[in-house]
Amino acid sequence: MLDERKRLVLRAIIDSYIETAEPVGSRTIARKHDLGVSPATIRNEMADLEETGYLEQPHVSAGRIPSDKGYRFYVDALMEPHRFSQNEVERIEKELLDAQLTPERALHEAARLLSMLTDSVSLVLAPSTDQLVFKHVQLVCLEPTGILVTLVLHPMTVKNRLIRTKREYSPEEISEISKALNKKLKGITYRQLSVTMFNEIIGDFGEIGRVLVELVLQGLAEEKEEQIYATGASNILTQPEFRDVQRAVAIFEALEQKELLLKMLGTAAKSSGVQIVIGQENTYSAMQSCSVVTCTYYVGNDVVGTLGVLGPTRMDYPKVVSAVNLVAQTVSLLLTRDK
Amino acid sequence: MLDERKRLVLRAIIDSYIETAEPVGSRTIARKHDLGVSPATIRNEMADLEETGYLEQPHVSAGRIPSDKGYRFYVDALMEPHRFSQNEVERIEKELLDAQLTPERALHEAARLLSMLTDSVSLVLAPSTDQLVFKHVQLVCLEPTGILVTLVLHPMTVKNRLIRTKREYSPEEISEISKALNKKLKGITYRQLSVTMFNEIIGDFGEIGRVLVELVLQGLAEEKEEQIYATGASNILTQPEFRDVQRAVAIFEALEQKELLLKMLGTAAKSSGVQIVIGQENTYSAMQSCSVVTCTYYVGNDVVGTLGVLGPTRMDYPKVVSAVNLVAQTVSLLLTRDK
DNA sequence: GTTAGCACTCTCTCGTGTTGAGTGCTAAAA
DNA sequence: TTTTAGCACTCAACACGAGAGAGTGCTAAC
Repeated sequence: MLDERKRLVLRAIIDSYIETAEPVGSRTIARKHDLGVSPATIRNEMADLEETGYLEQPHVSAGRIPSDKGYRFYVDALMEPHRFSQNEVERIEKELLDAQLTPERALHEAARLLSMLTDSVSLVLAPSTDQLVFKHVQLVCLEPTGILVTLVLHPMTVKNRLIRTKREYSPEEISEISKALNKKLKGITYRQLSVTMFNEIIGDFGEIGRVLVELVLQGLAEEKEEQIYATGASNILTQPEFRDVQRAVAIFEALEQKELLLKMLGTAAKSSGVQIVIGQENTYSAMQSCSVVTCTYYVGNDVVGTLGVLGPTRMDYPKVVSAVNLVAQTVSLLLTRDK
Repeated sequence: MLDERKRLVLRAIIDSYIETAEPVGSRTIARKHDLGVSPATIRNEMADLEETGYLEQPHVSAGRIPSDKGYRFYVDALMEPHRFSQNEVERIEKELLDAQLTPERALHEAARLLSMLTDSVSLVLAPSTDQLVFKHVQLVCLEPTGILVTLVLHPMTVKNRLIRTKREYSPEEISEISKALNKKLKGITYRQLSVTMFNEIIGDFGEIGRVLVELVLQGLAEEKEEQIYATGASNILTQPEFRDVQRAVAIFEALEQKELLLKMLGTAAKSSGVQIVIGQENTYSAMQSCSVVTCTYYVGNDVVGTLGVLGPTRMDYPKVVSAVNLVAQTVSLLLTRDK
């Protein structure tokens, strides 16, 4: 592995590059960090680091910039975690916990905070439907052919739909169906709904059953798109790496493709804790000039969603990681408390 | 007013500038449009049009570009409406009307379509809460201290909230309260809710009443933000006027300020039909390099919302106006049909 | 192993022409 | 009186070249 001095040099270069976005030369390092050696020595180290793939050189008479491999080593072994001041932590917690927010609003607020803290785009994947547990099903007869269906799911989700039926139903009938449905569905998850169950429902409840099944299936497919969003996109335009508009457009377009974001955060949801995906490590080519830092959040002990940040590979990893972690923890606390 | 030839020249210049985004010279006009006069004559006309404020000259040896006043005259008196092909109209109607979409999804879909048709940012202001009429209020007791409140409002809105009460309520009690509330609220609008009514509710229903009032008030303030959104922001980056990133950032930031958008579309909602706001006519300085084309949409005969497009002042007004109008009509049809 | 010195490379900036599009003006033609 | 051809003039945009400056790699001495 890298010896102590190489690590120091690499870290100094990455710290400096993160700060200035300019290629870093040997003199700068010698001047700013007191390594006790001359620029020439540092040059030798830098040449080695380039040889082994941790650094790159835009052109022969420029300084070095970190490669993806360099950043990877940095986040795994070199960086020192950023400590938010007591003040900042309190402010964040206050903004999220104090206000009387609905869960959806809280997630939006978290996104706003995260994007503000990191000057990057924040991504939030709201609790995914298929892990939700049916808690209560309620049919209310508003008119003879107009029925309001309310699904209460755990955690913290309520879905409604107004449906129109062909034949008329009496309030008593509806109330019966409501009870029977409740018995059938209570306690199972969206994901556990099977074809057999759908058929049973259609068999048992006729027209209403069919509409209901459609509703549920549709809900599964449709609402996925709505449960992910990106906030603070304008931030990336202020980053020097996106001075070239073409690149920015590519990112913006990617951000509007919900399915892509969904997959990206979806995979992150499988492992817990803070995940970092750097540049080319990302499967999606549009994102390969960016890094993504994500963290899962919880209701009680269940992972229900993911939130994170998208920024240039030259992002302030220590700060971003801390911010993502802090916000995820606070959101978990909030959601669990209100459960 | 302007004589016939001046109008022809002005129109030719604006058409050309909309297409190419380049200042238009007298030769170009003479060549492309057969006005039967020489460039020199056109030059004289152009000088007059500049004098009277319809045109501007970026610098002395460049062609002319339209001023805001020029665009205003163009949209009011010169442009010929764009006709979408039968095919296009059918496709749009199909995408919106055929699919089994919830109203919210339909509005999102409309936004996507609009942004695609116009290569601009589309804005959608969803039905504003305070005009909604209470249709049904439903309280369901999920646990002794956990009550699900469902408000069904006309048109096409359902709101839910899970509330926790300090003391326990029996299902019968809840059912009573539910009935009494329904009697009280049915048929009135959010806007008609008065302080007296709030006090009555708190008096009649104690703790639940208070929570309910909080809920309604909070709902009014909170959900405003959620009922407006912008789609297709990446489109503006492809416009040559935003080659300069600074300008683009200003627009992006404005687009993230929901309140600003809300006010902007809110004023447009007061008049019916297609509204056009050009450049400096806009009250909000961040938007003064843009034009906004909006149209109200309906449920039955009631204006319930506004949708539109934001783009550079050099937008293709004939096409944008037609697109906004078409989509607004189709959305109205859709919402009215499903009412 | 470290470092000073030096030749070398390459980007960036600045000034200088040069080109070309487009104008306004004048005087002649219609 | 209106239109037009002709012409001088202006100015952005582009290309070119010189020079500065930052930074490197190599070599030889410490």
